[in-house]
Order: sequence, then structure tokens, then C-alpha cells
Amino acid sequence: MSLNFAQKNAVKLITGPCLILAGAGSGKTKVIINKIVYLIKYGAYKSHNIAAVTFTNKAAYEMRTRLSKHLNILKTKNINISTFHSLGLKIIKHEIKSLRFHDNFTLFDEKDQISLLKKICNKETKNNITLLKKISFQISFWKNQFYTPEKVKSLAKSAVEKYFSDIYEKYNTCLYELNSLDFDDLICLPTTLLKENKEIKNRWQTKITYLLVDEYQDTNNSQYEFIKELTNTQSNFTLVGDDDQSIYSWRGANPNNIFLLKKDFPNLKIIKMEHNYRSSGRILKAANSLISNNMHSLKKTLFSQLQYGKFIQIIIAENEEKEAEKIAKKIFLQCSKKKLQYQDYAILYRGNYQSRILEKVLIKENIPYNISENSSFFSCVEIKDLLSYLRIIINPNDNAALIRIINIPSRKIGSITLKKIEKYTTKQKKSLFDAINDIELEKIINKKTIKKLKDFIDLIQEFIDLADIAPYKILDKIIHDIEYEKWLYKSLKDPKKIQKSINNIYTLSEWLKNMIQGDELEKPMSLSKIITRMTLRDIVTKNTKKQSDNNKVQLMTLHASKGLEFPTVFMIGMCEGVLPNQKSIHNNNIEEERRLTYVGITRAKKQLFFTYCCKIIQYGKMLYTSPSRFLFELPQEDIKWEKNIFKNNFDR
DNA sequence: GGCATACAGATTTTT
DNA sequence: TCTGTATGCC
Repeated sequence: MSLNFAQKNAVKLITGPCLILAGAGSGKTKVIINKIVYLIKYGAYKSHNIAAVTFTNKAAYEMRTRLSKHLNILKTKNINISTFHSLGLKIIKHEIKSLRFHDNFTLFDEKDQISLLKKICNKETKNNITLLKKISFQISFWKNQFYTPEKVKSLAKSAVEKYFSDIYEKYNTCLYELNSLDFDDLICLPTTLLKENKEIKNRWQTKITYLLVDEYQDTNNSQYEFIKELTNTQSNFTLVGDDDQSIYSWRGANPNNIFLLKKDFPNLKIIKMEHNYRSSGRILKAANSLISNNMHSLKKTLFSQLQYGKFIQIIIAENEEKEAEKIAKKIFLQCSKKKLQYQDYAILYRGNYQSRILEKVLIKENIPYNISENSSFFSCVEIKDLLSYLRIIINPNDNAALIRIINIPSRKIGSITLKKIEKYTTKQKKSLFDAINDIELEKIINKKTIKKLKDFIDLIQEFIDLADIAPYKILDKIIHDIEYEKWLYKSLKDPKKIQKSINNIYTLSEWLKNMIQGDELEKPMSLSKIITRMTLRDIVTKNTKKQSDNNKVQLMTLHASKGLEFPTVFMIGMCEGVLPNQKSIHNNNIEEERRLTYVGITRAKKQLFFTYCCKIIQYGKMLYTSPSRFLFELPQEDIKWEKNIFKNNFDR
């Protein structure tokens, strides 16, 4: 594999802190892979002492797959390639004795968090989902700043702050009582542990002697601290990132972490990779021109040695339907000339809602398409229900799971009964599961209901007793015993929804079957491990799609397109209010929208289209729009606006 | 407890 | 406009 000068430098710098500023399409992954191989072959690093951290399971999986082509199986397996959260989890599991949690803890996802908050808050807050989300965001923010509830409480001035900090304290106490952790804990707990415990820190710094981090621009504060703690003494690390592709600040990512590094590690070496191997010169020029409107502390200019390429076109349509039709026609014409295949096209948009009209038109025009599915799988009711059953089995104290399924399928145990038990448990400091067996309850709940409750507990106990058999068998038994399919028919009614649910359940079951412990042949993974991995969305989506039925136009959000490339890209909805989004205009957060546009542009290899439509329908109301400001930030000499009249009208 | 109706809210979504 | 959720009635 041949590398250019910058890439070689990046690979060969194997001592001390190293930051690689890797522009879009500059061969970032290639460098990471080569570097790991180099570390082992020439750097005297042992494979088991190298850790590579990514943000997504997909990225981790891809990295491992690509590495396996350069290293033998054993070495590839030894390298710790994981997401931030999985690495955090690994440390927590390993150091569980130093933490106050039990080993069989449950992981709370966002929905679990919200339902826990609902329990804690007063009535008005409970019914205000916006406020609940605000509180959950605030708690997450505090955790990521390593502010303990005590600290936040002592600092709180206003009544609102006091109220929020109270909830934070209660929230954390509840999590502890339920033997549960949230996603933030997976990063923050190990970081605090490393900070405060020299022995543990020493253990992990000996274990991980070289650390690589991908998509560094997406780290938030606690992840940055986590990295620092892991690498403190030797500082042998490589962080790879591109500040221009930071598009997750709304999720807490702090692109400034790139510049903080220089301060925290004065001997930091920065290597810029500016040679783009993906896009035509013209596309790259457009990307550079656009992004130069953002503030930069480290300047970087991408260049390409590929052809200058075709003009960038701006398609103008009257409304969204015409916009979609024009795209469909273009794709159809080009494909029927056999120049390109459907799979060579991507249609990118700001929000998922924009795909609806596209889909409608593409179906009408008989153009095959593929919508990259978001991870909604895990938020489907049927999956959450069944996972809750599994969760209860490994951790009966998991009240959230119990509440979810105690009446699914219907057992005539309603909210009134639950409230009674909850009231009782808060006094007794017990979990719901434990409380149900108490004789005391018979004083406040009628006999019939007590019987139902006990039946439920017996049912769960029966499952718990099975814990040693293969997890997928447990799942199958649950589905069978509770007559879950029957329940689906009863509760969903819509046959399409029922079919989808049943398919999802099948997927889940199949997936459990395939979860095999890595180190020992054919040994199924423990249920507890599976549940954790499920919550971490650690689903290995192997690309088993057949090449033949993969020839489809790709539809996805700009966010989802990061890291991908396509010969031809359409960026739709290029109007003020959509891209940049109205809220970003309002909050003066244009730079991130510009980066999003930049990400979109740099996905294109050969041809780039923007589409703009004059009228859009938003929330059922028609809206006249003006073209996105970003269109005017492109080099106009490289662009063909579809109709000049529009250009003149909107030129500024 | 289940159903119908009212009503708010509506980007992006790595774990 | 559409969707998910809260509420109130049976």
C-alpha cells in the first residue's frame, strides 16, 4: 500500500502525542490501519497493548475487518478496537470492586432515563416532555463536566437550578439503587476512577501503551478527559480528526478539543493530510470555498490531483414534488444511458422528513432506492418489551424493565396497583420485584391483584432459573410463554405493523443465536453480556447484502453520510430555513450547518447537484423560501444555476 | 383497563 | 399535516 509524504509521517510517528488533521477523503482510515500495523511490526508495540477507539460500532467493526487483511487473526483479535463506551464498560467491569455497583448492572438508554426522571419529578414537570428532556440534557452535561450532585447543589443559585440539581441527586441515587448506569457513566466513572486511583491508573496505562482515536473532533469533554487519563504519563497516542467535519456539537461534542490538545500536550506533533483522493478539483474547490467562511485556528486546504471535472449544477424547482421529479428524471436518464448505475447516486438531506416526497416520487418512477435505516430497531416496542424481560432476568431490581412489562401482555395490573407498590417500596427501600413478595402488601392491595402479582413474579422466577441455557432459547421461551405474538395481534391491529414487529422479533432471535463468545468455540455469550451489548447498540451488521440487490439509489441524512462517498451526490432542500436550518439561524449556529454542507459536498467524487425549491410545505403550511446562503458561498464560476432569472433575483 | 379524543410539537441521533 | 402522547370517559 503506497502512502504519500504526510501519510508516511503520520504512520511513522509512534512516540509522543500525535494529532492527524485529516481532511475529507485524505485516506484517514488507511493511515490508521497502516499505523497499527507499523506499531506492531516496527514499533515494538504488542498487539494487546494497542487500543483503537471509535465512536460507532460500525467504525470499530470496519477497522477490525480492514486490519484483519494485514495482520494474522490472533494479532487482530488482541488489539482492543472498540467504541468509547465499550472501552469504558470494559474498565468498569474490570474494576467493579472499586465501584459501588454490582457486576450485573443494567444500562439505561435515553428512554429509560426519561421514564426514571418522570418518576422523580413533580407532576407539572412529569407531563412536560420538553422540560424532561432539558433536565436529562442538563444532567448529562453535569456528568460530562464531572460535577457531582453535591457540587451542583452547592453551586445552585436560582430556584430552577436548585430544582434541577435536586433531581440530579435523586436521579443518581435511583440509578444506584436500581444497580443501573447510564451512557454518560460509562465514560465518566472510569475516568474518575483513573483520576483518583493510582493503582488502577497504573494498571490501565500498562495495559494500553498506545492509543488511537478516530473522529477526534466528535469527542466531548469527558471523553477528552478519558483519553488524557489513559495516556497521561507516556502520551503515546494518535488522534485523528477533522474540525471541519464536526457535526455533532448538539450532542455535546466539543470541536475545540482539537485545540485544547496543543495546550495540554506542548510537544504535540500535528500532521496535516490535505491531499484528497476522492473528489474532482472543482468539487474540492467548492468545498474549500464554502468552509473558508468558518473560523479556523488551524488552516487546512484540500487539494486534488484528479480531473477538474464537471460543473456543479443547481437545480431549481417550483416545489418539493417537482424537485424530486427532476432528480428522478436525471438519475433515470443517466442510468438508462448505462453511464452509471443506481448505486452510484446518493440523495442527501438535512432531516429525515425530507425523504417522504422523494420516496413517493422514486416509487412512481420505478427507481430502486435504499433508505439508510437509523437505529430505530431498538426503540421498537416489541424489542424494548422483550429486552425488558431479559433485563429483569439478569437484574430483578431493574424497576424500569419491570414497570414496562408487568402488564405486557395485559395481566390486569394497572397503574393504581403499581403506584401502591411504588409508594411502599420508597418507604422500604426495596425494588419492586422484591416488594411484591412481602406480606405487608396484602394490607393495601386486594387479594385478586396480589395473586396476579405473584403469578407474574413466579413467571419471571421461572425464567431466572433458566439463566444457564442459551440466551436465544430463553427468549424463545419467553415469547412462547407469554404468548407475545397473540398480544401483538391484539394490541397493534394494523397487519402491516404486526408483520414488521414479528420480523423484528425474528431478527432479534436470530441475532441472539449468532452471539457466540469470541474466545471459546461455539460457546454462547452470557445473557448479561448480550443485554449490555444490545444497549450499546453493538449490533454487528455484516454487509451480507447481495451485490445484485444492492443497486439502489442511496437516500440518507447529511449526518448519516459522513465517512461515505458516491460518484454523484444530490443535496436537496438547499434553502434558508432547511439548510441552514431555521433553529440554527435563530441560535446563530451557522458554522455547524456550514460544516454539514461541507460534509455533503465532500461526499461527491465526480458530480455534484444542489437542488433548491421555491415553495416548501412545512407543518402543513406553504412557505416561500430563498436559496441557501451557502449556495452563494460557492465559487460561482464553477456553478451552473439552472435558470438565470432565479440567480438574478436572489443574487446579493 | 381500554378506547376515543384533544393537543402539542415537529433537526440531526455515534452509545 | 402528521404523529405520538396525555387525558377523560365508559
